[in-house]
Parts: sequence; C-alpha cells; structure tokens
Amino acid sequence: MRLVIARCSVDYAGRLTAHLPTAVRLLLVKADGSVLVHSDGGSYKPLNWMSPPCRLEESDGEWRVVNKAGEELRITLDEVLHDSTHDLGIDPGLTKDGVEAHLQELLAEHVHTLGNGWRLVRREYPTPIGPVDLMCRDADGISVAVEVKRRGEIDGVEQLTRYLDLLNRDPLLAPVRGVFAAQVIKQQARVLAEDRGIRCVTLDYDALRGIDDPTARLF
Amino acid sequence: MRLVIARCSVDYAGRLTAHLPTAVRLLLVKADGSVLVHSDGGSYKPLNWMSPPCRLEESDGEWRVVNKAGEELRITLDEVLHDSTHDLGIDPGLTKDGVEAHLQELLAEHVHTLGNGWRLVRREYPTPIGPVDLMCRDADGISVAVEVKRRGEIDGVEQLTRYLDLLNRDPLLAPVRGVFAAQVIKQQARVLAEDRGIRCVTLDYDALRGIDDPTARLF
DNA sequence: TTGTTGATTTCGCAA
DNA sequence: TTGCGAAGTCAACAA
Repeated sequence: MRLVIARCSVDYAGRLTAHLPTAVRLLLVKADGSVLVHSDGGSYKPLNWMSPPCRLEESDGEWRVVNKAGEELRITLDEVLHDSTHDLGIDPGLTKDGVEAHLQELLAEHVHTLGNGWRLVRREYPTPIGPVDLMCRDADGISVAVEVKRRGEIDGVEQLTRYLDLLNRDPLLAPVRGVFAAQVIKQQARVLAEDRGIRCVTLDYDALRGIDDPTARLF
Repeated sequence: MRLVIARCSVDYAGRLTAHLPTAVRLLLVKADGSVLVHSDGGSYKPLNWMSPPCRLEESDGEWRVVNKAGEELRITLDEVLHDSTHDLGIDPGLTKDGVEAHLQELLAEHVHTLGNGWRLVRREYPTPIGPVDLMCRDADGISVAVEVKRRGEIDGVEQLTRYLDLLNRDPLLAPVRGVFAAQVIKQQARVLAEDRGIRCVTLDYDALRGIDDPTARLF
C-alpha cells in the first residue's frame, strides 16, 4: 500500500465524467492497483477512485489509472508532500453477525412464533422469479410465504406480492397466504401489505436469539 | 488527516456486530474524527469504519470510536509501523456530469425523440406518492408519464406502475400511458413493463447530448 | 426533521 | 459469468 499526500487535481471519465479542482488530498494506491482519492472529511467514500482490476501509469507529475472498460482516472500532481509504501500482507477478512440472513435463519428455527402448529416447508423456496425466504404451512395445512427483512419497506411488500401472485397460480399450492416479517415495518409498507391481505409481523432479534440461547442475554 | 499503519484487531458493535482478526492495516483518521480501516485490497469501501459525527478516545494500545447512537468501533493496536499527520485544508468538492438528473434534463429538452408532436407538460410532476420524472402529452393530447432511469430495473417499473395507477384515477387526466426510459433496460424489467402496457425506450446519452451540441462528439 | 431516491453504488451468493 | 438482492448501504434533495 502506497500513501501519497499531494496537491493535485483529478479527472474521471467513464460511466460519468467528474472533475476535482486542485487541493491537497490523500492518494491511496492499493496492492491490486486500485486508487482512492480522499479528502479530510466526508464519509468513507472517496472523492474519486478506480476499482480493480486496473493499471496505474505514472509519468512526470501525472498519474493515469485505466481499466479494461476504458474508464480513466487522471491525477495531475502539483506538489508531493508525503510518499510512503507499506507492506500489509493479505487480510484475514471480516465476520458479520446480525444481518438479514441471520434473521431468516433464526425465524426458520422458530416458525412456531408465527403461529401454533406452523411448520417450515423450506428456506429459499424456489420460484421462477426468485426464492421465497420461507415457505411454511400453518396448523390447517395452508401454505404461507414469508418474506423476511431487516427493515420492512414498500419494495419488500411488492416483492412478496409478486411471489404470491405467482404461487397462487399453482393449483397444488393455492391458496397461499403471505407474511411480511421485519424488525421494523414502515407505516407505508404496513398499510400496503394489509390492504393486500398480507399479515405483518415485527421480529425481535434479541428475543429470537434469546430463544436460541437463553444465556445469551446475560452477557 | 492522520495515517497509521499498524498490526491491529478491530471490533464493531452497532447496527450489527463485526470482528476483524489481527493483521496489518491502514487506519485513517480524518479531521472530523471519522475513522476508516483499510486493507491492501478490495474496493473503496473500508473493512470497518465509523462515520462522523463521532469521537475518538485513544488510550494505551487501544482506540475507542463512539458516536451519538452508541455504536462503537474498538481497535486494539499490537504494533504501530507508521504514524503521520497531515494538514489538507478543506476540499473544493466534486462536479459530476452524466448522472440520472442529467439524463432527465436532456430528455426533457428533447421529448420529441419519444414521438412526433409530443410536448413536455412538466418535469417532476407532483403526485401524492412522489414526483413523476416527466409528464408529457403526445400528438393526440393523451397524457404520458415518463420514468427516466440510468439503468432500467424491475423496481423502476413498479414505481411507474404505482404512478400510473394513481394518475388514472384522475378523470381530468385519464387515460395516462407510461413510458419507461433508460440507457439500459434489463430483460426482466422489459417483460414486466410490456406486460403492463408500458412502452420501453432505450436512451442514447451521447446522441441526446449530440442533439444538444453537435460539436460535442468531435472532441 | 423526515422521507424518498439515486449511486462510477459495492458485496455476496447462487445458478 | 451473470443476475439478483442486501447493505452498518451513503448522500442529496424535497417536504
């Protein structure tokens, strides 16, 4: 990894065109050739960048970073204030916990929290337009398609509606009811879902995890 | 801006929990207190980070970065290999060209490319569920709602469908037809749109810009 | 402040 | 490889 602090101007021409007037910035060159241009504020997103795979051509006072698609990042260096290179090695990577896949997994293990006598048919139940998160049967044997979201918004209701439309065309399965399950459900999404006869269920991640491991809450 | 290269492990607890085992990484501390943890590969996205506003508490071999919501990034430093601070000043910022707003603007100036005799009623035509990108009338005076996207995907078709459902309830406006315009339209989105009687139009950004300025292609 | 939408989205998984 | 859905999405803009 190479770190350069320099007064520079930057132009990008690719999926769009963008220009950065001259200022002092951090130029970060990673081992894979990708380049990030950061200012001293804003978010984690660089002002400008080139994603790998790409190639850096360095000539006198000018860097050209190009990729296979013909996109180009051109950096004009007016003054280099710092330039150092460091060997980092490969990174062992990140482990995450608490995302939607985890919610789906927990709910799959505890479908009975949706109703007495409910059972799981399968997770990621395949349809021609994509997999339904959970397919269940309730105590009466009626099929129920469950869409699991971390945050329930209108797109999720549309998604579940498309699944239900399609699943209800199958005479072996119909009637199929719908459950929209999320940690938080926006009012707009709730109104749309209930207008379409879809039941909304708010999920409590800690409670689901608590069922899984009653000691978890003690830490 | 402070640049630290260090062997470290990182834990984040907030909207989710995440853990990074010990490795050599770049720690970037911006003037606003935000912290980015970068490895020597991947994209512009850090492995872990804390967005401003936040506070960095530095104690012996450990950094704690916390924000108002109680999210916490904890970095344990095993070995510091580089530590330098640089004054960058404020950044004049980025100018962009060629994004969706630009497409909409160009198409608004050239609605006749959608059909002879078409005219623009207004851009960002307001409805109770959000603005329609372009509202037009065709040569016969029929209202047409146009949704402009850079890339046409299924969500855009759903969005336009909601607008059309609503607009067609207005007897002064109905019937309202729909046009889904994008630089690239995915097959799934095209099928759904045409199934709903929505016309799909592929936009050529360069051609639209060319109409605007015939000399632009010469450079 | 809240909500909605776009993004050079990036990222991960599965077919 | 391609396609699709999630993201600690972030960020800009309008109500």
